[in-house]
Amino acid sequence: MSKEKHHHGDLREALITAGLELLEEGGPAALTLRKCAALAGVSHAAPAYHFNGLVSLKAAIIARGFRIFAQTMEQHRASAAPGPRAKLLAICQGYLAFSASHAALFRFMFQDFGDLKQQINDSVLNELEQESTHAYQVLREACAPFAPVGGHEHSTEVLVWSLVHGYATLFGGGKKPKTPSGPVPGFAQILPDFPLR
Amino acid sequence: MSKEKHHHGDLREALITAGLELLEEGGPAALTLRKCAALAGVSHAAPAYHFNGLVSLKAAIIARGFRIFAQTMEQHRASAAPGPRAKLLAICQGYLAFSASHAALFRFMFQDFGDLKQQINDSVLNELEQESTHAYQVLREACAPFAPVGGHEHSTEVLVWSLVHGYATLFGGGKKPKTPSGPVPGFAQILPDFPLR
DNA sequence: CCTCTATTTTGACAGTGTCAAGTTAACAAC
DNA sequence: GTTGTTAACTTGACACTGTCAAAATAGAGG
Repeated sequence: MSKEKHHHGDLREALITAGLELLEEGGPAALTLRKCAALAGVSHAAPAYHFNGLVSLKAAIIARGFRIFAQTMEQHRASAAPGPRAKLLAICQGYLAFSASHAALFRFMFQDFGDLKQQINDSVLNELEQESTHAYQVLREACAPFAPVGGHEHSTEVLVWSLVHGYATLFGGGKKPKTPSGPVPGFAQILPDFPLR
Repeated sequence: MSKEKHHHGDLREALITAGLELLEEGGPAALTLRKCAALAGVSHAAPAYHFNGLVSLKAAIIARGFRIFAQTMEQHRASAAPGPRAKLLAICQGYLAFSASHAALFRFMFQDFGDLKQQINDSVLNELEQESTHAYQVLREACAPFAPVGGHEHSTEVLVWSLVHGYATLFGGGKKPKTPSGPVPGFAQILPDFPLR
């Protein structure tokens, strides 16, 4: 009742959906205000009312990405075997599954995350912070049962997050930036054996 | 004698330098063919003769980036204490130093690496492959003294590379995408203790 | 029916990459 | 020295982009 009434119905949502579609099909270069508007069936300047600019739309798309991201990890965790190690591995598999199935979105999210946060002043920033924090919490609580590495408090999650993110960026999604002159081992083989707390 | 003669002298080199400058100052959005041309003192269409398009110039800039990248790691290795572990740590510190001192270039390199390789057909692709492979070899030979993790042949370098790349992307350069609700431990504290081969 | 406000359209502007055609400069041959 | 010849660059145009201001439209409330 708040926004879904006038001409289009729910333009803001349609623009985000259109943006996700364009991103996956044509890469970051295809993510265009005018193309999003055309795909949603409105004129080229219509997005300006709902988003204060292109960066704002991008931020909203990234926020949506973090939501799907967290959901993917949670789904993998739900169908994991019992035990903290199995759950942590499942979270990481969800991490990698998202980076593979939404390759363009994944790269887009972490590429422009830092730059975008300083350019938006909208309520979109709140949404972005909320969704990304939630995604981080999912990974964080999977690391909680394990003892910190090297005595530092957050070292386990920093290690796991760095490891899985680097692996996803470099080797995920079938793209091999630089071939290690051989096949890449699976992630489960390089995840260190942590001592249980 | 091969290229440095006509009007400008060495326009190709000047364009790459201009691109690196624009990238560090104004981010990826400021890296523009016309701005590069203006900074080099030529007209807006001059780059089209040396590079077959924008993607080609970008690829050349990335290739240059990998050169600086490898040099940075080698410098850190040169001033490291003896012993394989100290050398590996020094390589990683070089990795992180480059990602911090050339933040925009670092992100740009790994963001568009995969996309660009499929869009260029020039000899620029050879240069890109050569420089990036060399950078990888530097890291690879630092991992060589250590036994593989989990029995897979390349698992040590994949682990180290993923770990340091993820750490650099997420926590490097003073940007904290999602604060782990506390200070981030140094990289040396999360690097696993590998057994020597 | 009238009014009022939220939403969208139209039109314009500067900036972008890219192409085609014209122009200039350097070198080789005579 | 004059004349080609070709590489290196300029000029001009085109379609496309984001953004802004002003106009138009729709839907609700009176």
